[in-house]
Amino acid sequence: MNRLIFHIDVNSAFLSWESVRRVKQGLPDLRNVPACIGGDPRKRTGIVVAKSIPAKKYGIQTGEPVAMALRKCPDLVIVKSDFELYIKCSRAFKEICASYAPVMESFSIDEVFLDMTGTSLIYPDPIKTAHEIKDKIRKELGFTVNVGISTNKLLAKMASDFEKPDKVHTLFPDEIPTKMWPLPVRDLLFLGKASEKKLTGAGICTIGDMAHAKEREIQALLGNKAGHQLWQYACGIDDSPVRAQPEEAKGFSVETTFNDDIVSVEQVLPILLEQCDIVATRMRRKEKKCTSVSVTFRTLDFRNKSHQTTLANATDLTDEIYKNAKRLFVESWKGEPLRLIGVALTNLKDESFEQLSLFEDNEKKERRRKLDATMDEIRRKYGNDKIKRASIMNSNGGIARKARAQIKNEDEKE
DNA sequence: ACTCAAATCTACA
DNA sequence: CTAACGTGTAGATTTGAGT
Repeated sequence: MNRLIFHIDVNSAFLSWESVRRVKQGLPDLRNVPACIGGDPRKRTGIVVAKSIPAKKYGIQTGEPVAMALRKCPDLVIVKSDFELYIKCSRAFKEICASYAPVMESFSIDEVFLDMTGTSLIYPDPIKTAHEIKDKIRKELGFTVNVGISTNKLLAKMASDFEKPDKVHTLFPDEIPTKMWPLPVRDLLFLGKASEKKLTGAGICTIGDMAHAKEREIQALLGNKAGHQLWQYACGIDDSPVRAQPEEAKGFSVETTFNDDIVSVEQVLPILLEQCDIVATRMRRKEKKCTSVSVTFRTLDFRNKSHQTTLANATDLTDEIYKNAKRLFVESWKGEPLRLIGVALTNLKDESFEQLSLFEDNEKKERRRKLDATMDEIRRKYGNDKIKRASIMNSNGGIARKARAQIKNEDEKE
């Protein structure tokens, strides 16, 4: 039996949401002028995160440095991002979407899939229903969305990417040859720059070229797994279900680009400690422990280095994570100036599962007491005085604030 | 030759 | 003229050490 899937995508999400706030305050609508959400062009962390349609007409692209965008359009309005606002708008958007569908999957902050299969008695006309959802969002929340309609997630998502803004598109299987196959391979979901280069190098330029090629040829170019998946996508095949429950996180990571190069260990250690504290706190909130710690850094030539270690026992202690992160960093850093440093925790274990097994084993019980003692020691030493620690470390004052905002957001979800 | 872990690469919003 | 370039997460692929 055919499924019926909607994909709903907020048009220029961050910029639209910022515009809604401004319009409410009687300020000009950023959507009608060349504008973007982006960083400070004088700092090196400034890239374009979202852009208005007029900005797009100047050739400004998401991900490019703000300084470059300014050269393309000197009048470009640049607004810094505000995640607290985005979370609120996202929540309101998803609430409306969810009210229409038996099953909704949150795909990102501004995208959802709805599984509308079996709703034909309530919603006999899918296109009309899509317009209804889109118009309700525009009327109640003040921003526009695109809705893509098809029989699977891939096709629905491709459809929502057609002409913007404020549009409903279908991409049913019989429309694939006319609507999807003429598109460049790069437009296919999960097909990025590296794969594009390999395909066009072999003369495969459109999605239709891919679909008409032998699956084996695509696999030879892109690897077995990716080749299989992307060839199926090119043919419009995707059996993945719309999942209401988000997958459990497989890791937690944090990384920070600095305005000034890092050139000494003394500069690194407080940053590393704060980053360990941030990721460990996030992990503890999800009641997880990790058995793998890794540090990453980026040199001025944009080359990344990472170094990781496996722990004998899973941990969620900031101090233990920090000790490992510090060792990993010292082991791998040769002293080259750095622009970015990051910490990641992976190979997560369930905290509750771990605790159960601990109770059954005397030796482990002993160890657990020691862990608790260590934790108390850490609490005594550092307390919950995040602000004090933040001030030690953080010349730009940004890391801790962002982390607190994120934790707050996670709280609101629950 | 196999396997596990580590390191690197790719992709996406 | 070129180069410019954030953050968080996931998964695949490649590399390397040990057996």
